[in-house]
Amino acid sequence: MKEQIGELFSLIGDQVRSNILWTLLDGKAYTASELAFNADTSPQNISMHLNKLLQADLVQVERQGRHRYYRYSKPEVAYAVEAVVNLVPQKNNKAISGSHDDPIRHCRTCYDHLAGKVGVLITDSLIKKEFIVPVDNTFDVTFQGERFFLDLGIKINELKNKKRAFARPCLDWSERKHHLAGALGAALLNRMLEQDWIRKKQNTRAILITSKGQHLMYHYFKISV
Amino acid sequence: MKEQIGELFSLIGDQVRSNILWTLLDGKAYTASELAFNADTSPQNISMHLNKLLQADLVQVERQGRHRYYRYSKPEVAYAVEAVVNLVPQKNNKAISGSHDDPIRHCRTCYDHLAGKVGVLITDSLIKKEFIVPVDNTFDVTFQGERFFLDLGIKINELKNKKRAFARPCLDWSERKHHLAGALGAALLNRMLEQDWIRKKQNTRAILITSKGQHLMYHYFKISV
DNA sequence: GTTATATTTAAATCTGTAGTGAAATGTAAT
DNA sequence: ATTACATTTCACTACAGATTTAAATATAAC
Repeated sequence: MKEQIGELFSLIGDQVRSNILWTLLDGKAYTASELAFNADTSPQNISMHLNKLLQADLVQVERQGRHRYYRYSKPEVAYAVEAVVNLVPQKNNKAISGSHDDPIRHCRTCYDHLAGKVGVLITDSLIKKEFIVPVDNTFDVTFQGERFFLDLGIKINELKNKKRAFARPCLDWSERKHHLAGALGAALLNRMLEQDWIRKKQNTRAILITSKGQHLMYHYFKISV
Repeated sequence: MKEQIGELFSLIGDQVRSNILWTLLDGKAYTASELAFNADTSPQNISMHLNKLLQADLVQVERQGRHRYYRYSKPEVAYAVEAVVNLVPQKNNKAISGSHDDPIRHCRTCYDHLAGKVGVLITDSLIKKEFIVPVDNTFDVTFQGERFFLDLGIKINELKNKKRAFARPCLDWSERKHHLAGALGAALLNRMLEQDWIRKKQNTRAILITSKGQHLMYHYFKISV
């Protein structure tokens, strides 16, 4: 008994593995690469860690082609992770406790694209202006959309040549609505970073919006953030 | 944030520290030596680990003379520990889930003496027969008691010469009643082990009662276990 | 005052396991 | 078929951090 508890605790007590568990807390299934990206480590390493979590039945996999989607194996894991996260020293707790205007819920990265309230607002705006239209489980870019994105410095043709999904909706756990993912979502995030609309904060998925970014977001998307 | 979570997870993710946390789950305060005994490691090592837990505010100390009593600093720690313990693989779960007849609640060691239902029954029996009588926060052994223990092979005089507390009550977390601790409690446990009344199970505080032990416990204490 | 017990501190050592590099496997796109 | 991407497997290395050795401090017992 004592021994098994020790094993379990050391299992979750690793920087990378705790990062995986913390990332999965949003309930979504992530691929190994995404988890590697988030934890800022190599795919081999993530693979090793995921294996350990699999063997302990803390996570489960679902194979889809060459992707493997990982998620919690059971809700108890989420409860445990939350209970432990709840122990982090006082003053930083608000980022977790769930107030609706904390940075991580307002604007963050989701793998390689924008998420959170801002991510959802931008996506809504693009749909409303008919720059993108939902088709099946993807987005198509309209003719006006193509011009709009070109104006932002994003060439749609080039993106479509990439192997990865061009534009797809991604469910936002804090907003419970979809935001723009795929190559287009990634390109948009990159462009915003390049042009200093937004800046990445150290050690968090939260994103800071510059005043330049605020102005331009209003100009392009008619949103106030 | 991510960084702090990683730190916290690795803090609890150590064999010895998880053992400490698991031991403290009964809500009692333990001394450093007791925790070292439980975790089967050296006092220096326990001291180091306790320091780390202290700094992270997972436990708190209370000094009493040359003893230092450690306990959880807040109930949230217990919740987290329980939530994690709840994740240990299936078939062994019943030892934790709390059914009232599981081995760990029935008969176990508490540091160096007997606890659990059996520990409490034996103590009750000794009091009822007036072999021991509660005085302040200790037990006195009566004249008949002295003869009784001698019959069992325990020499009261020798025990009284030891530096440690001779006989004291210890609150049982599973039974919510006191059981016999101190030098006398330890001597009783030892004697029972020597004479094969009981056997220690590997990797658990649970204790197995032999059929010889069952007969003798009825003979000496009039209890059926 | 001396000895035993409880605990901590500091420095030295050892070790489990995370991480890396190289290569294999298995899908998907063209 | 060939190239690209996603992921795993294996063997090797490195190092953080656990443990040990040794000594200090502090309280209690005699």
